[in-house]
Amino acid sequence: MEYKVTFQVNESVYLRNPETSEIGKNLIKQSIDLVYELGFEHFTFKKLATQAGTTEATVYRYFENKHRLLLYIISWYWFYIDFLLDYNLQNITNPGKKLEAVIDLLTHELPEGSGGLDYNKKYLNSIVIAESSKVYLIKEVTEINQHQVFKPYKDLCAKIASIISEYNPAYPFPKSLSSTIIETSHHQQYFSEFLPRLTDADQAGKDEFTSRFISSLVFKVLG
Amino acid sequence: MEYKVTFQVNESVYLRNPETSEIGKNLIKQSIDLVYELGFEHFTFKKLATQAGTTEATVYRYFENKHRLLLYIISWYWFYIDFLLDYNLQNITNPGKKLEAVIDLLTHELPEGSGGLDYNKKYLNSIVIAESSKVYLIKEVTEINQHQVFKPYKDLCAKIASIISEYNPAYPFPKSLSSTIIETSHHQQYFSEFLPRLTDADQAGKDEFTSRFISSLVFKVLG
DNA sequence: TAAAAAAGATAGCTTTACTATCACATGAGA
DNA sequence: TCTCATGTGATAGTAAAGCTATCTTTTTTA
Repeated sequence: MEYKVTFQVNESVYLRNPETSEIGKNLIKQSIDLVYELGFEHFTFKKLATQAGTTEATVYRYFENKHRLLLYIISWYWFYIDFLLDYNLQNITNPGKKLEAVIDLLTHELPEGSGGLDYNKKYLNSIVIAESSKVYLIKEVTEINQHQVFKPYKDLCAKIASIISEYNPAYPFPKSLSSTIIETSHHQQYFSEFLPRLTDADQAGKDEFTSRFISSLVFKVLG
Repeated sequence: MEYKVTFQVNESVYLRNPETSEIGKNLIKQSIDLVYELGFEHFTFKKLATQAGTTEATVYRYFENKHRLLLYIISWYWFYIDFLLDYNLQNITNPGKKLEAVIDLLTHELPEGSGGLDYNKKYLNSIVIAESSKVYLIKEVTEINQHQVFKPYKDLCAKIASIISEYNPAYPFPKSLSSTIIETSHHQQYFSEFLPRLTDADQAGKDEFTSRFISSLVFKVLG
């Protein structure tokens, strides 16, 4: 598949929209590489500036701080998943098949080379698994939530919830099940890689483990 | 209930065992207050030293850095939950009732005034919900995992997994379901408080929501 | 009561997380 | 062509965070 899409991340996430310049797009690209390599805690704007061949001052003209930059990356990912979900569900009418497609999307790496920008999908996936909860597990959550910065995540959650309700209209917790599926897909992927004792994954079938576990869970819960 | 227990947190988490001195115990107590108040990102050893009426140098003699201190607090909590679980399950033989007791423990605040040390249970609960994943979502996870620092969490997870298997010996993912229950109880409590759109909680029944959701989920999954 | 261990006091160092300023390049509009 | 807004580079500087080191004093305990 080949297509060109751009996602409009909420304005209050950035100071200058990185998608409007080559330097900006490169900053995001290099950020993904660097956060993947160093982990978010060891990632700094100085290192990013060096990696991207620009200056710290320029980076600060795009983002207030590294948390906002992470929020940008994660929002972009959520938009992208939302888009891919629409794309993948196009020709599916059976709600059960739709749920399978959802789980498949959440538990597998993104296809490389797709999407409007050529960010490294493998790295992006790892970042989302290991770092995404850090965008909302902060003291400022209520304040920044008022600026709608979590809208992409909420929209995706609502979309999956509506599929859940389509499959079983009587199920009373579609949104909580939806957010649980998303979060659990991250946790179980992370655990099976780094803390396997917290899972039932065997190292051989590790890649397919999370989707099998979540599939089993979802369809038992929904009957 | 009234009892006195001490938990031996893994030695490689601290430099000097804080439970062996008044200053050490006070450091933990003040840390819990301060991390609750500021959030982990804004918490520093300098602020802790001031709050505890001691010096930064002394704090560094107990813990290598603030991450280790958080790990200490979270480990202590996991030990404590493990202990409470044994205590609460003493007179229960029915596996279904045991599972209910597990869910109840994970989704409600700890009883105040119990436990060996009088840490603020309300604050401790909030910290675990908002900060506990930060102890393992780090680049150094594999390295520190080799020093068994996550053993309390793994032990608790294994204990709950064994109850799951007792309830339904045929269920193929007891450990993953166990870690999912633990993590989901944190997420859903956090979401229902700060990002309620990601849940089906109404503000009135917020407190009981998480336990109802997880109960429903677990018993449907296990049949 | 002497030695050992813990804590206090203080200093200092490097890095992080910014803010500020000025000069230079570029491109769009008058 | 001028010019003026916008973006970037280069550089400097500041406050706080995240340590390490040293020396003295107090407290334990052997």
